[in-house]
Amino acid sequence: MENQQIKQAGLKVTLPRVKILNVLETSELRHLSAEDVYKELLAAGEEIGLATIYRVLTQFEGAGLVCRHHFEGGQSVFELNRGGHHDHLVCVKCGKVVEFVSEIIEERQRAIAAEHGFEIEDHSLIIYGVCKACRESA
Amino acid sequence: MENQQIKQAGLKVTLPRVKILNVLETSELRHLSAEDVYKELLAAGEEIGLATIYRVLTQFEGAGLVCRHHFEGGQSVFELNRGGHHDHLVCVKCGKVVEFVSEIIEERQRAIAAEHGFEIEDHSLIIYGVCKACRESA
DNA sequence: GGACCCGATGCGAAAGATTGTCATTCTCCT
DNA sequence: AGGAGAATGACAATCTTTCGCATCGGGTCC
Repeated sequence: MENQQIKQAGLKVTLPRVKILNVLETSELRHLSAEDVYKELLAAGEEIGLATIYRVLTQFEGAGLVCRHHFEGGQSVFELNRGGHHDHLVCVKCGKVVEFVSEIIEERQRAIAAEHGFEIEDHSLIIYGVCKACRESA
Repeated sequence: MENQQIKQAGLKVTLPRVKILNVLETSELRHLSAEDVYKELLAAGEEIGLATIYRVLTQFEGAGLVCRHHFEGGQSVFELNRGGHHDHLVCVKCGKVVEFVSEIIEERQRAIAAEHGFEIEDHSLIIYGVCKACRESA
């Protein structure tokens, strides 16, 4: 139940928060912008303010419930944090997103950060390309 | 001479373009936002419009003269393309940027893209952390 | 169960980054 | 030097995200 996750995150269980978390859990897309969430809720007949979406998503991010990514295109997208960290492969034609994990890359990143005296807080690896379907339909 | 690079990029050699390229080549910072370029030019007593900076940087990007990066913080930063591709380590405290290259990571990325049927166009790897100096001064 | 407190929400305004419009200016070719 | 057409600059417009503030709602204490 969403309520538990919100409570465990140290946040009050309010209607907007539950609705937003619900959208993140049930939407077709795994990566949604604030606007996307807003539109899904309006389409479902829910009353909500866009500013609230931004506030709540930012809180969820702080609480570790969601991850924020900066894909190209100027706006942030949010993704439910299902535990495992992963990176992204984004199709520049159709927007399709594929998630992947490479322990070799993770390991190299740690080594590189250490070499330069950095303590890693986070990292972002996005590969932009054209997916098979888009290449074939071209 | 800047003029040659601009001409070879297929762009007309105009005063604003030369000035902007000059800033990119001589600035202390290797990674500048449009605003940074604007401020450096104003400080140097040059007349230029911010819109022109955006237009020119976008053209330079298209021509391969500069690379655009989306670091955290909402605004794009531009970097002179000195040939070699590289990735970035960014200090979240002081903003320091360290560049690095890892053939192992590059290779793994190509393999992963291929596995998923993607043809790579570009990629972005940014590691966020705290640099040694910032950790020690904390 | 009801009153209360404080944080949460919604609205509109505001901020910051970027792009578009359009008259004027500048480059490059002849 | 002259002219066609692209480039520029000033300003308005757009887009995303945040802020301010009056109101509302959730959780707690009685």
